[in-house]
Amino acid sequence: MNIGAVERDTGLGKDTLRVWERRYGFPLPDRDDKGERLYPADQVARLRVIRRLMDQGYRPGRLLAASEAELAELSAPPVPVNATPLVENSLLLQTLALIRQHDVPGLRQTLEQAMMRQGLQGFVLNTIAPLNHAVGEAWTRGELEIFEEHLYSEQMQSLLRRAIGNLTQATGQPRIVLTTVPEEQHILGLLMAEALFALDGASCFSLGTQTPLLDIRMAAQAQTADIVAISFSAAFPARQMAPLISQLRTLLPENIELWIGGAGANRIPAQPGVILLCGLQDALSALANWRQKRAQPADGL
Amino acid sequence: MNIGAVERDTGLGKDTLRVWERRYGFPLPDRDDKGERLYPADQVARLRVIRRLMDQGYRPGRLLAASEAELAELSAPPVPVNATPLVENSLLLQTLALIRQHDVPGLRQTLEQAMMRQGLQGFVLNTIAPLNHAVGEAWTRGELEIFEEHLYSEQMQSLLRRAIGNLTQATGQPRIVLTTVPEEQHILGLLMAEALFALDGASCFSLGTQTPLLDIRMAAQAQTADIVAISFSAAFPARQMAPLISQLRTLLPENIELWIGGAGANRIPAQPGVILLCGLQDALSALANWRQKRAQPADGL
DNA sequence: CATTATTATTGTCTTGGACAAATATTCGAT
DNA sequence: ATCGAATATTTGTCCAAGACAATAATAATG
Repeated sequence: MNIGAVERDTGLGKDTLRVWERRYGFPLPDRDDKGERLYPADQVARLRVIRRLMDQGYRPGRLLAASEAELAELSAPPVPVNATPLVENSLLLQTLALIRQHDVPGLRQTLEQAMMRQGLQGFVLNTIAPLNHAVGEAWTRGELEIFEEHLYSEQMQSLLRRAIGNLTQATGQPRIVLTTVPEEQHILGLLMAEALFALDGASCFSLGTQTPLLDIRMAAQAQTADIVAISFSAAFPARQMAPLISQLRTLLPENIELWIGGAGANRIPAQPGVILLCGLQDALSALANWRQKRAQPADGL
Repeated sequence: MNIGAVERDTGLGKDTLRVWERRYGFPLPDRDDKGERLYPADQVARLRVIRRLMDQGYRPGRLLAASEAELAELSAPPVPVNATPLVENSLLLQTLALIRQHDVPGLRQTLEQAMMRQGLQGFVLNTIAPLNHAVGEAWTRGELEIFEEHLYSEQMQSLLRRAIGNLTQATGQPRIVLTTVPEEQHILGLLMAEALFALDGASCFSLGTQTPLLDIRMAAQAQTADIVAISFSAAFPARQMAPLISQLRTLLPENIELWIGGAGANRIPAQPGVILLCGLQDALSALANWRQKRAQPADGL
């Protein structure tokens, strides 16, 4: 596996891989006859573990110096016995079990029934959010593979899109353009927000994921949007978020609000002219807020 | 705009941008006080034009030496008057017009009606494929912005996912795992294939886009798949495809077939053990073929 | 104990060179 | 003149070692 393939597989940049080798002595790939790096499978596997733990908050220096055993220990920390808050939620456990068994039809049916029972809004607020969190957690603990996360994500995406499609297409206020920035490919947060906003009568225009910043501006202007809503997943690199957001804020006209949501939103420092939605409840109240402000324009700001 | 942002926005690698600067003198970015490259907006815009034309088949040496006027000429080649094959297809023109007007509800309704009229299979084979091609063409000519392509793609994706979801979940043979490789984010080709396969009674397990190769293998084994189907869009860098495919072929067990489809599939040299689907008709006949082969195992191979 | 200053960590950018795969072109033979 | 093989050019990716600034962790201070 050459360095480009490892970058694709682990999400770690080429520069990062080379500088780790220089500084920490790991990974230490073989070389082919032209002197280029060839990473053995076990080193790639270890890099994926390290990547997971970094997303959990561990620092590289610690992880790269750690022994095989230490990594395994960090991956599966001994769960404190007193904390068993999840047992009560049988749907959650059931879903995780279905994912692990790769039972796609069962997964689909279970989720569908849950949505029917709770209604779309309740499903989004009370089921999908904790479910996403649980799946992410399981992944960071190494209990789920990436492809299992993909299976889950695909089913949930299908379900949400079908539900959104079945809604009467709203034509009300406000008009919201939804998307993610380049390199952010997670769409579930976006779809959840779209479902909530659409249920509440707002006009939603989703661009899907990874729209260049210049195109976000063009789209907002073309749709005469009141709001641009951007979603960041928990996995998005924290150091890139702040500059990206302020650049986007500069690009957008002042009268268009910029809402930032998703699991990554709580790691962002507050910025003027940017509304952070830390949680889906915030999204609903922000929408109510916006309407109130429009109803009573004397309120100021 | 620094070099990382340009890489995101244009899809051109950092190394490529630097080597172009050295060899061709373009792009020639400003430098900040630490000596790092800062690309002005007009150079980024020109790079996006160049990227478009490269996807059309022009070579970098030509494009980077070209003047502003030449680029404009290549972008909008004088259409030969005799060739007007598209006029007959009013749905196509109507759809393009709706995209340009950013009329999302109209777009959605038009596509939905077309699908109802033709049925899912006819819609996929006779409408979506030429529509995708037309949208891609319009984009390469600079007539559509990226965000307009996103709008179209989102609507089509919703429509297809709803249609697939409404099918009775098939449990027949063969069992097919569908996905794309990392860095390939276009999903429409995958959904079209899934629709056709599912209509024909195959069991489909879609992983969505960008699954690491190791996870593709794990998924195929977990689902006891007969076939792994990978989609490449026209925009995928040609030089990466062949090594990626042969690496995947090595990873997969021999009894699992590897099918490669999508608009980019016709630029791939034939490889043993890999079945290239150049067009959606090929997909259907490959499926028929597979079944025939299983029915008459004496056929050999 | 809270807050500020210092030190360590870490990702990304820099240069200029090298090489091989892909593509174009030339040459020779039928 | 046309096809195929041999040669030349183009082009993306990789390498090395160094530098810097932003972040996080630690020490020093009120």
